[in-house]
Amino acid sequence: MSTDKTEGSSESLNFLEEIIEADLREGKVTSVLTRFPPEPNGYLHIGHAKSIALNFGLAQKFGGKTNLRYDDTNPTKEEQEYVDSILADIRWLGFEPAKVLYASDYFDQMYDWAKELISRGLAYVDFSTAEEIAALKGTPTEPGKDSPYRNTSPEENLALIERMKVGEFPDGHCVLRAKVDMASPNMHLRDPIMYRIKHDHHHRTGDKWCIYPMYDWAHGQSDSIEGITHSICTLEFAPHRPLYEWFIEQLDIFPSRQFEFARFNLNYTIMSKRKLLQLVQEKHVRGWDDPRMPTISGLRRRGYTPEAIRDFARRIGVAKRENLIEISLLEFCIREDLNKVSLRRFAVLRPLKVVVTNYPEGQEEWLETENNPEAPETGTRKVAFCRELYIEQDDFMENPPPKYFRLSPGGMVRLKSAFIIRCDEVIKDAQGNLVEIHCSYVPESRSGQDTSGLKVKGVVHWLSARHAHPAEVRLYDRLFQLEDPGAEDDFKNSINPNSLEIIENAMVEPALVEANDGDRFQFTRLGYFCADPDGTAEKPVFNRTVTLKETWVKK
RNA sequence: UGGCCCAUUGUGUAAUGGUAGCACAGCAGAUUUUGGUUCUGUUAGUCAGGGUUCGAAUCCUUGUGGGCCAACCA
Repeated sequence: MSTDKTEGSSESLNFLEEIIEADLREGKVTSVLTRFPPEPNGYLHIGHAKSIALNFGLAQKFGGKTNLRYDDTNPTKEEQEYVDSILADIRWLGFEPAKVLYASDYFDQMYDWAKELISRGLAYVDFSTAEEIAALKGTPTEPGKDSPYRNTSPEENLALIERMKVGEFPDGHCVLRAKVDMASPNMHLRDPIMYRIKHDHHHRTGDKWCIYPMYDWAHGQSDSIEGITHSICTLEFAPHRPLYEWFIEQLDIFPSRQFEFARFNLNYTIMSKRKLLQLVQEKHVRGWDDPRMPTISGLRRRGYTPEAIRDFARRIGVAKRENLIEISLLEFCIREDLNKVSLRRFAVLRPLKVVVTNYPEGQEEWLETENNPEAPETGTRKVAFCRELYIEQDDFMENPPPKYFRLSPGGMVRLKSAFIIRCDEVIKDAQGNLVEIHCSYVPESRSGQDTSGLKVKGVVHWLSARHAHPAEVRLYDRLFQLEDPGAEDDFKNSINPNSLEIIENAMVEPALVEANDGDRFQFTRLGYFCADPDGTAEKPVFNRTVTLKETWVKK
C-alpha cells in the first residue's frame, strides 16, 4: 500500500554501523564491546575525540559497552601524567568507560601464549642485530630471507625466552619473533617481532619485566582477552590486520575483529602527537593546554564545550577516504552551541572614551538588557549609564567607507539597550591621535520607550567608564599559516607568529569580575569568551573562543 | 617498480542497479536594538576510457590520481 519513504526511514548508517548491525542481525555477535586504546605518551587531541565518540557512540547505539585500555607496552615513552589526563579528558567529553584497563594487565597471559607459540615452533628468539633483521626483511618488492636463528628448536627457544625474561641479556641483545612468512608481500608478516628487551621501569608493573610486547603482540591479544567484538582503528593499521588475525587463529582465542576508518585532518593545524609534543617542548605554545592547541585540554581552555566537540565528531562522519576537514566546521559547532547557552556581557577590547556632553555630571542610571535573547528565561541585568563611556575603537571611524553604519563625525548610533548618540566633536592630541569623542545623547530614545522617531542602523556595545573593570583578553588566531602544515618538510616553518594577541587594557562590565575559571560568555558583538585560570579578582583574563560570524568586511 | 586501501559540488558525507540528497563554506534577499541569531532562495559534484544492463555514482575491466606498508614505535 503506502510506501511513505520518509516515515520510519532511519537515517543512513556509516559503514561501521552497517557492519555491527549486520553482525548482530546474523548472530555473529550477541552484544557489542568496543575499546578506546590510547598510548599514554601524550595528551589527547581532537582526533582522539573522534575516535572516542566513535567507539563509545557505536557501543551506545547498539546497547553495548566500551572499555578504556591504555596501550602501555613501551615504558620508555609513557608517563602517569598522561594516564591521568586521558581519563579526565574522556570524562569531560561526556563518556564513562565500562572498565579502565591496561595492556600491562595482560603481560603474564601474553608471556604464556608466547611460550605456547614457541613450543609449537611458531616463534623463535633471534640474536640478529636490528640492522641485520632489517636487511633480511627485504623490501616491498623483494622477498625477505630467513634469519639464521629461524630454525632453532622449540626446546632451545623456550630456554632462551626464559633467559630473556629474567634479564640475562642487555637491551637489544635479542628479540622474540613470530615465524610467519618471510616472503609475504605484506611486510608485517615477515616474522614480526613480538618481544624486545628494555630494562626500563614501567609505570604499573615496575621492574617485574624487562621484555615488553610489541604492538602487534599486545593489541589483538588484549582485545581478545577482554572480548572486544569490534576493534576500531585507523587506516594505517589495515596492513596489520592479517597479523592480528594470524595470532588469534594460532592461539584459538576469542575472535576479536579489526576494522579501520580514516582519521581526519583539520586544516591549519597538526594532529601528530610527536609534533604537538615538539610545540610544547620548544615552547612555541605555553603547554599542552594552550588554547591554540588542538588538544582536548587546549580546546577546553579555549572555551569549547563537550557538546560542540561531540557534534563536530558526528558531523565529520566516518569513512575510509583521506580527508582534510575545514576548521570552519568546528567553529560552526561551537558557535551553534554557545549561541544558545552563553550569557551576553558587555566588554570593550580597545576602549575609546565618549563624553556625553548633555548628560549631567555625576548622574547615573541603570538600564535593563537581556542576558541571552535566545533564552529569555535567563532574564535581564542592569548596566550603568553615565556621562563618560567607552565604546570600541572599531565602532568609530573618522572617514567611514560607504556601507559603514557605526559612528562617525556628525553621525548617530544606538548604544545597545540605552540611547542614541550623535558624534559632535572629535578630540585629538598635539600629534593628531584620537583622544576621545564628544557626543550628545537623545533623552527620548531610551531603549524600549523610544519616542524620538529617529531611525539608526548601527547598534554598538558600550560601558560606563566609571563602572567598567579592567581585564586582560587573549585573542587567538590559527597556529599555522598553511592549510596542511603537516605535509611540509618542517611544519614549524609555517607557524603563525601572530597566533596570540594579548590585550592588556580591555574593559569589562562589573559582573564579569566574578566569573569562575571556565565560565563562558558572549561578549556582545565580539564573540565568545571563556574565563582563564590565569585571571585574578583584580584582573580577570578571558580567552576568545571564536568570533561571531562576520559578514561585514571593511574595504 | 610488490601488496593493501581509497576516489561524489570548495570541504565533508549520503544514495547499497531506478529522480545524485544533506551539512559546512560561498552568493543573494527578508527579519533583527548583536553587521550575531532566525528565515528564504541560490551557485556548484559522480576521476577518465571501455564493458554488463531497459537503466550504472553503484557491478566488471583498464588507466589515472591519492594514501599506507620495509621502527627492537603505537
